[in-house]
Amino acid sequence: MKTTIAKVANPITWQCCPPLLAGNLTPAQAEALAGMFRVLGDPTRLQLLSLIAAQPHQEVKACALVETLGLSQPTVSHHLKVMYEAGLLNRERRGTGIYYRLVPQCLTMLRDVLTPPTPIY
Amino acid sequence: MKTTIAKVANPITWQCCPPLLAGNLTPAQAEALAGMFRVLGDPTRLQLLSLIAAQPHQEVKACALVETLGLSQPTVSHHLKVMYEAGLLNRERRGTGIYYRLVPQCLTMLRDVLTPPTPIY
DNA sequence: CATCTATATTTACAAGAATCAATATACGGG
DNA sequence: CCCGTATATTGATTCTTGTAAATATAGATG
Repeated sequence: MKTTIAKVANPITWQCCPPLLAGNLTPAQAEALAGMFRVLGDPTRLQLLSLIAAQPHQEVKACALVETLGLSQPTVSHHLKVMYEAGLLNRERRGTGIYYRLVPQCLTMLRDVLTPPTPIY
Repeated sequence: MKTTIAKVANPITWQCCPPLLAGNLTPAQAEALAGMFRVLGDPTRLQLLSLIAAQPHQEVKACALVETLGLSQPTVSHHLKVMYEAGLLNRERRGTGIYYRLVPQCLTMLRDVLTPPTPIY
């Protein structure tokens, strides 16, 4: 099987407003949202995310991350994959390297989820 | 040992700005932050949080939560404890019941963590 | 095509966590 | 003081996940 670089991410969307703090969270939504938070719930992934976010174009070549943290290459690759499949990171191949980039909309969505609903008068 | 209802929560604080997206995340900070997100990374806890947040005073008697979700009482108690010890919920005993209340500052802090740093000119 | 570098995948394993049954504790009422 | 209700804790089980060694794949270069 050919390695598929392009792959559909997994964006979470709502009809109207983020339902977490509004009390109408369905089990399916809870599962999807929990999946996103679980991705952030690992210190190694947070450090990777932090390093990527701090780069000039919020983009890092994968091997640079392996060198920076003291972890094995498969471990770093695994975590990058987890964040990629969660929609938190983009990938792009340039030459022999693969560059990971932050997806800011994903963080925005999570921030919205944690925001109390504004009552409408 | 007497059951201690009053207990110090576990607030995460920063000297200046939330370091996640600023690139200066220490391993200890990564571990602490990941712990918070891990608490949110469970669908049952998100549903509990959602139910509590939707109440009039963002407060619920524990037994009400057991009835609402289809889970056993020990399981609900376990999840409430996890969120309480993370600083996400407050507890208060009134009569024979224990009431859990949302700690909005905790969610605010997490939102701040997910907010990109504002460059200062 | 051979080889080197960069990244991903497979496999295995140890540690952690979610769940529940059983039990314990705490409080209020009679 | 005993009992019923409400909540917490303990113990056991099962499922998940983070990690790395070994291996595979992909691209560039000579």
